[in-house]
Amino acid sequence: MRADARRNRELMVAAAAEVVAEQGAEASLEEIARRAGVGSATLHRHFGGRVALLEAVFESSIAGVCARAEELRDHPEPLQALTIWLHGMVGHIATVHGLGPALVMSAEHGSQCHVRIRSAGRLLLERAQADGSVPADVDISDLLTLINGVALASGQDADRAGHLLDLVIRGIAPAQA
Amino acid sequence: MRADARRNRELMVAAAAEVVAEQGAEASLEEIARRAGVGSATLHRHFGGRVALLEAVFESSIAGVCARAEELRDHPEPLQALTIWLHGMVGHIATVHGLGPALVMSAEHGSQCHVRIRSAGRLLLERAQADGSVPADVDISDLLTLINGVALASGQDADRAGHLLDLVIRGIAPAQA
DNA sequence: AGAATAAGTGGGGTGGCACCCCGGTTAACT
DNA sequence: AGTTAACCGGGGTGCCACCCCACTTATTCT
Repeated sequence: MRADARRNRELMVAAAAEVVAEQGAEASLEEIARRAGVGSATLHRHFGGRVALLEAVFESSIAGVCARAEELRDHPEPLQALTIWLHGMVGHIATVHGLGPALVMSAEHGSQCHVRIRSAGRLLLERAQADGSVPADVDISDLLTLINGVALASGQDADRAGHLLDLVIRGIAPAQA
Repeated sequence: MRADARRNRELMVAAAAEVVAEQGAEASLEEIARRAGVGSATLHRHFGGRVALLEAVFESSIAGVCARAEELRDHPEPLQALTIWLHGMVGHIATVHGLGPALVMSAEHGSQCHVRIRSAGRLLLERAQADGSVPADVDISDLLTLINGVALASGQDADRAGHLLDLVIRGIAPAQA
């Protein structure tokens, strides 16, 4: 990959992050190209479609989430560690609001960044399961899909998302199995 | 309202339901108008924008859901009644797939149909709470937003949506309060 | 260093979309 | 039957995603 191409790619991802944060995931790709200072053709050549671009944006913002999972590995309370991490995830998704819908789709295509999040989260989930706090039949994919849904349905309201997540963790009808 | 206007309105809602079921909520409004056999201007005059049209579609498909809530009023097991109804809701949302995102927005605008669903569901929820099956701090709005999120995140996969709903009802970490 | 080459670029074109204007049409009422 | 006001849809505008192709530029080889 040529140096200028890489530089342009980074400009575009940065511009996309900026515009998406302002206008949501439906923002005009031309506007993004304009703000990155490149032609729209360049953007379309680098990223086949909108989804690929959004994935790149998301990917560039994931490092922190994965690092946080790493830190929480050694938390004395596995369930609490998982809970904290899930809250962080929901908050993160709400922060990059609007990316959500596109990412549900990309999850089905097994995108790279989802694999990374999944393995980061699996660690915490399995610790909580070994501990007996979480039933063994809970799957990391289900969990991630669920928090995605929570973040999605809450729009940009991070507090509401956090509250709904608490509900999900505790359960609507916790007394029953 | 003139007879022809009403007739056209019904044609458009029917066409919209059809096209949305096929292509999702992002379907072309012109395609909908085309299939309804009216000009696109007519569609735009009747429904200011896409959301209003989708609301009309959703509204026309709600009667069944509300009726079901009415039936379940007298179910001997309040929690089971609520659970059955929620599953029905998720299935219904999955059926009219793609309407979801638009309806999250319209919920914020307090649309008519949401009010109706809310009051239908509140009945079942309150019965389950009086029974002690569901904690008192669970809110009907939270519940509906949550199942909306579940349906949203599951895409068109109704089985997956049902599974995730079970998880939500039971809770990720049911042992803890 | 300079030439050859392959990768990268963006102006401009195409087709489709949401949304609107306005002259013709038609239902409803007298 | 005649009047009126509501309704209709062809066609226009401006924006968008996406693509083609002649031009530019980094890289490589001698």
